[in-house]
Amino acid sequence: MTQNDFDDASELIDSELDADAPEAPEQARLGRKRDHTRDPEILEAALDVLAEEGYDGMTIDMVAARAKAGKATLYRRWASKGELVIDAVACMKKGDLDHARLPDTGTLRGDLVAMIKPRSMEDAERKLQIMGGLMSVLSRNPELSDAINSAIIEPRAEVNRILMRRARDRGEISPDVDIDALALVSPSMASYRTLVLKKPVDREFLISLIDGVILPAAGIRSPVGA
Amino acid sequence: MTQNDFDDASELIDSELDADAPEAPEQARLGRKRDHTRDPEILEAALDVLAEEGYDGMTIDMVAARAKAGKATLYRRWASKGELVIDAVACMKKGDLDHARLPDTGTLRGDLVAMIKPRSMEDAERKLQIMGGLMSVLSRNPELSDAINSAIIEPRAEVNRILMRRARDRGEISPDVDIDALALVSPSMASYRTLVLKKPVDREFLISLIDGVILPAAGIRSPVGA
DNA sequence: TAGATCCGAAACTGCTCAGTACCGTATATA
DNA sequence: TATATACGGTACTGAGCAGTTTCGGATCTA
Repeated sequence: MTQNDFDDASELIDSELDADAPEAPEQARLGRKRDHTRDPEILEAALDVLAEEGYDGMTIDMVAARAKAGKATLYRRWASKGELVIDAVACMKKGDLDHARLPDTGTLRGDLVAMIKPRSMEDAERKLQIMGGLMSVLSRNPELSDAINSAIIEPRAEVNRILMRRARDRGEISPDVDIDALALVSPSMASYRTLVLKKPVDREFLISLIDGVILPAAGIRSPVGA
Repeated sequence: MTQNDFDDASELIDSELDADAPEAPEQARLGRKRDHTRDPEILEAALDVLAEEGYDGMTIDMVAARAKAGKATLYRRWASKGELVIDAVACMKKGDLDHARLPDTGTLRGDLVAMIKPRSMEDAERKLQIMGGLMSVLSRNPELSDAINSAIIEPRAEVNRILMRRARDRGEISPDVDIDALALVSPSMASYRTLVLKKPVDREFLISLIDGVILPAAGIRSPVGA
């Protein structure tokens, strides 16, 4: 970023003198229709580039090329690079883990270990790379900051909070345990390991984190036995 | 960053056909001498800008202006923006905590708490901001990555390792404790809190981290009593 | 069929910024 | 004193990139 690609957030309310991007509510529009099935493809392309190059390294041409789309197509749908990125980040929120069908093994350790799945780990790694690429912009863009927060940060912590609340409710851990703080241990350490130490967040690391830090901090002693 | 400001690392060996920046070993050079007392001032200015703007937001003009120096003066001393930044990061290493005079209160908790000083906390916050500003570049620049590692990351972890080894040697914590992993808990969580959550790493947070996570994970139960 | 809008592709515009060149001045050696 | 270099300041150069425009072709409504 050189100046501020997020400036033009002042949306024209509805007058829409634009030839392009009219979005009149339900009026039958003239001419060829915009192919909205391409939106997610473009956003995914943006996320790929973002993860690889970071915000400042990402160019609209890269995104267009990867999505096999024209640059004009992108600008017909998003007013600026900044808005494209915000949308791309926000669209990660969908397809998140369902809170309804989280593991429920009866023990906190069982639940935490059950969360370790190859699929969700790849997913998490990519999200962290994206966050890393947006880090320097984050400080000066509250809207993007919010998007990152609700798409990446909060969901991660919330899952841990749910599992720990359950453990508290069934008496497995003490009511004195600071669940909000403890739920941030694994997101923090996984982020640090990925972005700073540049080491893999693999099953071994996560297990030793659970048994060596989280469970002891929750007041559960033995690593394996119930 | 647009392309790669770090390319020109191929230093001319010693022939130095340059008019500027000759640095002939000990030969009495002609003309006005370079004022090397300005080096640290310029590097400090670079770190300030880096912390505020990040790598891509930082311009050479900003650094020169803040250091009240000419742009040519900077380019006489560093071949590129990339090399300036690497030097600036590396110069943070100096003035680090002395391993010789770390707190030694007799308990791990006492030592960890004694590390919480307003001065070192401001210092740490600035270093984290700098790291955040360099995050997206870090992935594609091993040299800078190494500089960050030895100037910011390692020193932080090393202090914790020393204090924990002492605690182990005096029998306060079990030899089974994974000190290398545990020493990364506070750096990880402080980084996450500062850069991602954007909350202050204050005394209260650090105390609850020590009593709620680190000491329990080290197998020490009571928060206060020995 | 006619007109409007979409599409991908590519040329074009305008700005920012890394890096260079040059100025007048200050300070060093010989 | 003459020469060489450093200094702060400023103008310049060239590249990269956000955003716009244009084009030929496809697809929609009327």
